[in-house]
Amino acid sequence: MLVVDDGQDEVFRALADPTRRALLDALVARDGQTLFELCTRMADTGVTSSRQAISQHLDVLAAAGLVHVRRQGRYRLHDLDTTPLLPLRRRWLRPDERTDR
Amino acid sequence: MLVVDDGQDEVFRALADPTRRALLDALVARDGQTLFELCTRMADTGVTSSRQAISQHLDVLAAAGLVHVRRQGRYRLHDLDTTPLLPLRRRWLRPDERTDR
DNA sequence: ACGATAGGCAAGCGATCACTTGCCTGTCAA
DNA sequence: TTGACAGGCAAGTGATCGCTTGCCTATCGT
Repeated sequence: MLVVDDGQDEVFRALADPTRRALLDALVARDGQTLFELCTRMADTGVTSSRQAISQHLDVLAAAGLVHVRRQGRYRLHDLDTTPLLPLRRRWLRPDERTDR
Repeated sequence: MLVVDDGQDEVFRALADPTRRALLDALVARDGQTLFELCTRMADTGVTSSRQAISQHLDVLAAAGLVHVRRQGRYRLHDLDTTPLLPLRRRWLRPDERTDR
């Protein structure tokens, strides 16, 4: 039962899984990667997940607004969007720690 | 089965729960709050959780290094520590977004 | 046209999570 | 010293999570 929602629940829960974090890492390098591309990249970095598993992870990331999905022919291209992370960067910092912009 | 761990798994999983995030919010205001103090503060902000539930949440936060617990008489005092969040603030930002320190 | 490629849908399963419940321990004030 | 206060421990439960499985759809090259 979710009594209070700070409006960022989907973002935080999306970040809670190491495979999803690895997917974000992979997407920092380049936008527009396909599902298969990300699958092989995950396999290269030691993440052994099936295509369906990775697809579901990307769905969660997309629902959180961290990844945008666009279709191009039979390809599903993924773009990273870090704007949902920005408010997260200042939260829980005390005034004296907010020395950046 | 956790194949890859980026070394921050406990931190991210600790942040995945809205009650735990609310506890961090409460601790930003002041260090050294007791369990009961945090319980009433949670109740005031609309989080309806039992003492045991909140205690368990604080344990998770402590395991992640986000909260430090010290004993004083029959009180259990909690201090916030945001240093585990610092590496998190730069991850997934593209080079052109890293304009702060 | 047809096989291969890229991806989608949904049911099911085991593991984990958040929480409750019941009882116990330690500390303080009177 | 004794009762109230602050917290601890651990088993149990229902819900959610991550993932698999099996099958289906759509798009491309030849």
